[in-house]
Amino acid sequence: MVKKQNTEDKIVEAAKKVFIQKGMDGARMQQIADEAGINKALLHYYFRTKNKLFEKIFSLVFRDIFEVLEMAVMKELSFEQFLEQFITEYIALLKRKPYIPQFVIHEINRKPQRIVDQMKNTKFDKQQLFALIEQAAEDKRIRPIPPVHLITNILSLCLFPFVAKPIITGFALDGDKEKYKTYIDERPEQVITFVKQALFL
Amino acid sequence: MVKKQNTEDKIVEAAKKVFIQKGMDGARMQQIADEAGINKALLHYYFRTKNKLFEKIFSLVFRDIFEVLEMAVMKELSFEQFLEQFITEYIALLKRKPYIPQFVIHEINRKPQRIVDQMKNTKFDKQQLFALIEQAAEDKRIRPIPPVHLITNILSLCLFPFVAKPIITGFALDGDKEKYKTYIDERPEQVITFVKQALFL
DNA sequence: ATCTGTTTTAACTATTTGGTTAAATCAATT
DNA sequence: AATTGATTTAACCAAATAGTTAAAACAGAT
Repeated sequence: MVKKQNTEDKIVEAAKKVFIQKGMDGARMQQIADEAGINKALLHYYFRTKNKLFEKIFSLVFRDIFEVLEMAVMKELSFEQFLEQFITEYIALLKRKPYIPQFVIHEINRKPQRIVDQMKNTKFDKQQLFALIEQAAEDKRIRPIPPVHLITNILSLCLFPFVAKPIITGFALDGDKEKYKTYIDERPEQVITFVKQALFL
Repeated sequence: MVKKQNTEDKIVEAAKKVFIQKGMDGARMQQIADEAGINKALLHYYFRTKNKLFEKIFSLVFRDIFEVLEMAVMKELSFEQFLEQFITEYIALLKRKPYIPQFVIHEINRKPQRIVDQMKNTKFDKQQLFALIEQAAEDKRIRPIPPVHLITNILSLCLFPFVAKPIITGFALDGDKEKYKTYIDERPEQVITFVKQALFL
């Protein structure tokens, strides 16, 4: 046996890259093979069909998304702790895997039901989080706010900078990639401050 | 001559729908023809190539995006007025044309440079907006905040609910479409309050 | 040395799809 | 009635692409 694990990994990495950039429809098996440094025949030898390969990538990417989400909520933190920790860790995750949002949005369009189903299968407990927010409001630690709005607020503030990277860089930051890096580094603090100010009495 | 204008419009509407849902690669000329209630031959009779048709849709959608953006900034409003008016009108625009964000994000991935270039060609003056924010901070009317962060914050809060519609509906709102409608109706007020609280001293 | 699973090569098939064409039909205008 | 442009029908072409196949080469394990 030759170093096998390596080839499959190379394929997965290549497929991730191509699928994310081009989407399922735009992706070409040949390009994935090229990107992985192998040929089409071998690609099909590992993953029989384009669809099977895509499913693999999809589930991998999806696992990534909930990695932090689950962690943060399972820890039984106070709302205040949750806020800081979630924002910090979620943006950190997105820095490591900035392709996630684009990929998910792409799929939301293609097969909305699929992505919703996947979400329901996760350990993440939305009720718990809702309760945490409502409790904090009852205790007058934060001003009252519908949980759905607060959660979508936080998520949007974390996600948007990665989805809109080219626009932010090209348009607001004069195409300066260094400035974008700085901007992203500032984000956790900026978002935490923004949300805290918006919430705490 | 038969009612001509009508057919071209039908094609544009159909193409918009299909291109947005499937992206340039996923879209099929046959599906666009079906959706428009005509046949492929006639479709090519109006728009010679898929690419030409896509370009048409792209420029139409793009015009929509900056419609409100330009309007809001050109009016020489105070920062406070700008905030309320922009958020209200931008969310209203997105309610009318909820497909815009998905489409743009799709294109950001496919051809980032193109979308940035288009943005530069618009009348929208980023410096003016930056100055407005910095002035408000200098006057101590709001707490200091880097303009890029504030702008991306506002945009994300407005855009995200439309991009993530299926997830919000399916996951957070028990798949209840009425709840989503309510949620969206509440949005302008919620976002305005959120941002104001976050900013004003 | 032989065996086994990996990888390459290269040609091939089947299907999808964008785009074309030509002839016929239709509907309004003249 | 004749003209003109819009629309349909239906067949077709060419290119791209997913997927297959068979044979050979290769590399490590036994």
